[in-house]
Amino acid sequence: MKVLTPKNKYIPRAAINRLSTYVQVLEHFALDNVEIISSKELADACDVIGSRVRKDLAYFGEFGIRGVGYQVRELIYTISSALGVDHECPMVLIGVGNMGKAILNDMDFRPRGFNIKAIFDCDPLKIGEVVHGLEVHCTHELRDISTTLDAEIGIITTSPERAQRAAQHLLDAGITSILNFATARLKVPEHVHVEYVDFLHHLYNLAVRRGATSGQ
Amino acid sequence: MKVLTPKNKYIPRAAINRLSTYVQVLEHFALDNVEIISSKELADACDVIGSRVRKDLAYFGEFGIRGVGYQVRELIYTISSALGVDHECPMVLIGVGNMGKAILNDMDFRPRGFNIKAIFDCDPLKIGEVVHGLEVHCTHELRDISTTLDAEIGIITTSPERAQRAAQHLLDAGITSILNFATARLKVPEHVHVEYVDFLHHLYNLAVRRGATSGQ
DNA sequence: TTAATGTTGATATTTTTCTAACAGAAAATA
DNA sequence: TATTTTCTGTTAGAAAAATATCAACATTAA
Repeated sequence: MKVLTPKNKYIPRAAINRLSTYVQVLEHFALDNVEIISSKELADACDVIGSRVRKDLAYFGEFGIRGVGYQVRELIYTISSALGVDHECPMVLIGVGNMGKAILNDMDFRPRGFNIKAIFDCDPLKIGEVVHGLEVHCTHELRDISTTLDAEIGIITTSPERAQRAAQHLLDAGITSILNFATARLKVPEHVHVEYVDFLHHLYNLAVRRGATSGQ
Repeated sequence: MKVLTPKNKYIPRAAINRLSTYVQVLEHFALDNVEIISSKELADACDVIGSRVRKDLAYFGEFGIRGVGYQVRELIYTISSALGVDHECPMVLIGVGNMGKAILNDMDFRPRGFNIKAIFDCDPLKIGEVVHGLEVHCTHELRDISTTLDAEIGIITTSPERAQRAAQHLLDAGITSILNFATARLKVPEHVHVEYVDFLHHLYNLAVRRGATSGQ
């Protein structure tokens, strides 16, 4: 699965991750009323090097000013629209447990273009409950509701055992982009894109490097 | 920051992520009483190719049997100890909000060697509360408690505004490995290793690929 | 015992990603 | 106005990672 730029170049996945970080950091600068930023300043704040920032931005075109830098607000908008997240992207969530609630309450994706529009659970005790202003629906309603909402992304926050069934509900509703928080691999058709959120990756990386040769 | 193998080779970060996935999947096979597994079977379950699995394992040595495959239980143990997660790794958590509670309740890292031993918050209303069998302590106690516990990793689940202060508490306690869930970059000394958990990376990747040229 | 099959470990090849260097444009300075 | 400084965009080469290939070995069946 590859992504083409306007220039018909491929965008590396690593670059997309960094661009996401750039936006996050740029938004902080914008809040501090910084209007212009150089590639080096942005790079330092993101723990990368200047030429990397410039190269990442160059995938999409030129929008810096030589000798000056980049306009912060404009850059946020340019990156967002280049990545196709300039319009609102409706999402649905399955599994209103601790993790689901944490995401609903703590993570406000809306300013970045992502919005959870409906939530589902298979537990009859939870159905009808209201979490963060959204009523919990039965998973069997997912198909109809998410079609109406034009949902583009499905978030799975069920137990590992229930994850595959949740994925099936999303597939039935025609959703082909899945963000999976459950610690289970999903079996899905070729054209479906699953992103696995795995905190253990991070813990392993920390553990491995503890005491390891810190080669700069 | 690089990691050396017993053979004095570097282990790529991407390989460590995959190894973590291998362990997760192997544990599922072990639960199903599968004793022997081939690189291809493991690869298929992890959405990679066989030679990739073999190469990743080869960073540490040989422990497969030609013409046969790998012993599941042994492989889990070998990978874990190769990555240095064969002993228990004590952790502390700062910020007992929704996300903190979700991690405490839903994510049982213990079977994989990671254990949250103490939890902290700066909100006086939360101090004393018991979450998942752990009493919430004041952040000012962090230094003493985590020294006693020999904590190796600190998890930050505060608001973005509080994240830097939380990091400082961890640094004061001598903790140099940080897992940061807050959407803020941390300013830390060179030798400190921070892993940023950013769900937006995943959402961006989903969004970018939506409708993109699915170039096989 | 021998041949056929399946699978590892190692090496070779290709592809992708990163980085340092530099030409060129805008601003600042003299 | 000319010159210097600062910063971008681009390129070329290096480094890293992914993939393909193949000899060596274990197992099974004839």
